[in-house]
Amino acid sequence: MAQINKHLKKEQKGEDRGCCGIPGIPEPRFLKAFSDSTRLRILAHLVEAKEPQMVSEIAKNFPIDVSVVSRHLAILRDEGILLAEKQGKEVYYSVRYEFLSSIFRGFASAIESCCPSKEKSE
Amino acid sequence: MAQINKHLKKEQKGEDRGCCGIPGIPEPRFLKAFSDSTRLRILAHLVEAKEPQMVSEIAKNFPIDVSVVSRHLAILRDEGILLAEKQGKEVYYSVRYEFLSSIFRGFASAIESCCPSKEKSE
DNA sequence: ATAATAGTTGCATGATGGCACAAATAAACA
DNA sequence: TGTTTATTTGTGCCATCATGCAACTATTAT
Repeated sequence: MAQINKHLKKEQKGEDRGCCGIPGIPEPRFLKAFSDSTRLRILAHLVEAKEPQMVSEIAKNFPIDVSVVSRHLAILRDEGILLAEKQGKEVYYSVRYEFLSSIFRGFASAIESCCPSKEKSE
Repeated sequence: MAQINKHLKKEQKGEDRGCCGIPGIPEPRFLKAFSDSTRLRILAHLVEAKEPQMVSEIAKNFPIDVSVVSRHLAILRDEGILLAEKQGKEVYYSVRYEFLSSIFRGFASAIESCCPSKEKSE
């Protein structure tokens, strides 16, 4: 059960999480983790799986090398999106559901709270 | 008041908005729009401004060329994050608050709804 | 100890992206 | 008309990044 989430950054500890002066807006590096289609699909796969999966098992679902999947998982882990737990040879990755949903809900609120009144979209 | 939001993609029309099979998870290209720090700061600036601003006015707040700001604004506009309205020579950009908050709230819900039970984070 | 398996990391490569500068477009005005 | 101002777009440069392959580490089994 050894957690190997390297250096838990301030985001993970829920300290500031604010760039640009507006609290609630995540940092670009965090959002960048979602910007790649492969990475997003890996995340979606883990969300659907509903249970921790090891790297090689995850990699089976993607037409790319295991090393690439490993790197993507590391990026998601470093941003606190995934939790990594080592069990023997295997490393099991799982989604940090509550962390993720709270971040994005906070993002939505931060934007909405600044809404002047009604959006005059088309 | 001519809106120049090029080709309104499916996202803007609230049709599917789903990649990876899970509805509620935005497309990578949409999330990529938030991955750059300059772009995120431009967005934050507009959120704080609470009213439409023209390109040259926005650019005053950033140590980069106006052309670069224009390109960033175009990216945000193409993803439905900003609304662009041309008035004479000027183009006024504003935040689509409701659209944005609904997308991220939906993202949060999509993740949360897949949460098995309780996250076993540290 | 040796071998086998799981995962990570070093390295090279091709693609993408942010940036500055210059040119092009568009609108208001002399 | 030509000129000025606001914005967009073409181009090139440099940095970052996703990928594959190979080497390396770590753990388990023989």
